[in-house]
Amino acid sequence: MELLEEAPHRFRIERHGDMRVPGVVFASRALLSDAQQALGQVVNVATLPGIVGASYAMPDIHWGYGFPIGGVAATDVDDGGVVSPGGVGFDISCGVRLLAADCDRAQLASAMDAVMDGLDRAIPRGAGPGGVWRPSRAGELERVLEGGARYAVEQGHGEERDLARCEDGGAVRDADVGQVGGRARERGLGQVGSLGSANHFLEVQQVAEVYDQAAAGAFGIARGQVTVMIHCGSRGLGHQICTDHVRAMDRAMTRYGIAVPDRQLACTPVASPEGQAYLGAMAAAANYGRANRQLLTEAARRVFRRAADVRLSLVYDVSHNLAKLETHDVAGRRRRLCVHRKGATRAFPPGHPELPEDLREQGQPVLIPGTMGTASYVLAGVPGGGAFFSTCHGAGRRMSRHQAARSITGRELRARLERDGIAARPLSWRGLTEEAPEAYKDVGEVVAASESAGLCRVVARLVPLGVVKG
DNA sequence: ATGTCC
Repeated sequence: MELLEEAPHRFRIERHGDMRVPGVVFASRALLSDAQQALGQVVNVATLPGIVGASYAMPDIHWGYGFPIGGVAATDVDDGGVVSPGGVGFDISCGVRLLAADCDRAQLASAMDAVMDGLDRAIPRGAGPGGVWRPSRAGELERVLEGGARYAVEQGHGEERDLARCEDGGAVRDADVGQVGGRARERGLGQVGSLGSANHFLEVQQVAEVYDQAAAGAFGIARGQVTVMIHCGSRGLGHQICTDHVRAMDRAMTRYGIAVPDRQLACTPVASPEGQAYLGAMAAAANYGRANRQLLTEAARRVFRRAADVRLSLVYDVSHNLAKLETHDVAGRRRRLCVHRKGATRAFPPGHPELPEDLREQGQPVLIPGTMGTASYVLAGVPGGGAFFSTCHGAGRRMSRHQAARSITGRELRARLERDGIAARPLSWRGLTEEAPEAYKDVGEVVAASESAGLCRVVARLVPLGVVKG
């Protein structure tokens, strides 16, 4: 793949073959050293009907289902633009929530063991069923799918202020529960308020460094402060919705005269019945993911209050796997776009009307979950925002799960974490080793490349004190 | 990511 470096940390893949737009990859040569297959996917995405601007990739690009993870693609809704489930991914609405504690590390020290043991008991995790909240009354799951974090708060699981700090106020309006199949509902019913497995986690952290005082102040975090980060998604429900709608679109595609270079790019026009069905189901999964993070927040709050008399307030909650209908300027014209972000985080700039007033001056908080035992980051949106106001979402894997599990035993890894002052509460040893820090790229490099490329600015670095995993 | 293959 020929990459033209047109600006610092910005490479261009010129149009060729069936590409409708060029590819634009924000990265360094080092970050792309192992990304040949993923770059091929950037080219494939560039062939989708209605795509505008470019097929974009963030610095943490790696190979995914159809679209690369770290991919951003916007299609013109009024010009035959398509929506593709592969452009969102299987874990619909996977995202991150950051909570700020009213204490610093020293103040928490004596209660840390009790906090970690409490979280160990209170946070359902791992593959399969189990959640803090089992919808019982008829129609309650449907209310979760329609109301997201807002419904959870209405039921007493959180405070009104939480919603102001959630993307979309905690719920998207266009959920269509009728498009969520029976199997998806069945899987979702038993997993409301659960972390899941693999790279999902709940971490107790401290703010190690603040790079932008004004933004950190507006976000409500300061150096030394304890934070809690929750990284999870829509569990089996989102997975099943993706599976169901990929199949439906794969069957319908030819009726719209659409041919794609890879079946995993199955798509239909946004305006088609299949496109609308997927977007309605996807929105329901988005709400499920937000309710999930809201309920886990309440579980963590109970533990911190009882074990340490500490309060947790919400900094922000944002997804990195979602397609959204947004209006953007394209070549001087306002256009309605379907923006797919898969392993890419929305990053609205300062002044954006959709941001709550107290965040508007600094731009949207962007939350980057790091690798276990290393660091996570808080970023902020910037003017310009190269790829429809999007930036990176995390480190990206360097080693396969199998390779990682072979490189170190669970007990060795836990001992190493504890030597570094990080308490670990894994559900399984295997799950822990698959997430060994050496299995991931350096999240600091990803974040630095994103900032240099003009996608965001770095606000703060967070380091782990304790990790709860599936 | 995922009841890690209907």
